Amino acid sequence: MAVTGDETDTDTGNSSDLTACQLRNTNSSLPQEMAGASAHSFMKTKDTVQKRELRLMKNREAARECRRKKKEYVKCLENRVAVLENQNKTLIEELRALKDIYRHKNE
DNA sequence: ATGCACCCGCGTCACCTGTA
DNA sequence: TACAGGTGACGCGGGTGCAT
Repeated sequence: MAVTGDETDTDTGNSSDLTACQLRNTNSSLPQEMAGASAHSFMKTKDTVQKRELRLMKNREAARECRRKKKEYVKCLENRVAVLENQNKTLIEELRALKDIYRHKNE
């Protein structure tokens, strides 16, 4: 919530344009940056951009892993459904056979 | 060949939850 | 309480099958 707000304030909306592209630009225009703004604020910006990129990279991988796990989970469920359907079929046949036996006994 | 609907995987954002 | 990781939701681009 507030936590993510802190991240997302810098991540989304206004600063969503601060991507690798901008990092590249700042790198190429280092001398002007130094002259214009303080070295401290420049480093801060650079650090912010790097942090964002790191977070995006981690989240990218997390999403990939999450999807992989989800697919695996769904496959597991489908297998289980198949097994249970087979069991059900077997039990229905067994029940039918037992009913037959019972009927013949009483005839 | 082309337009279209559908599916799939991806990247990103926003949010939630567990942990130090 | 700040932070990291997991995940649902969304939009996008590419692939595929199908009708025209």
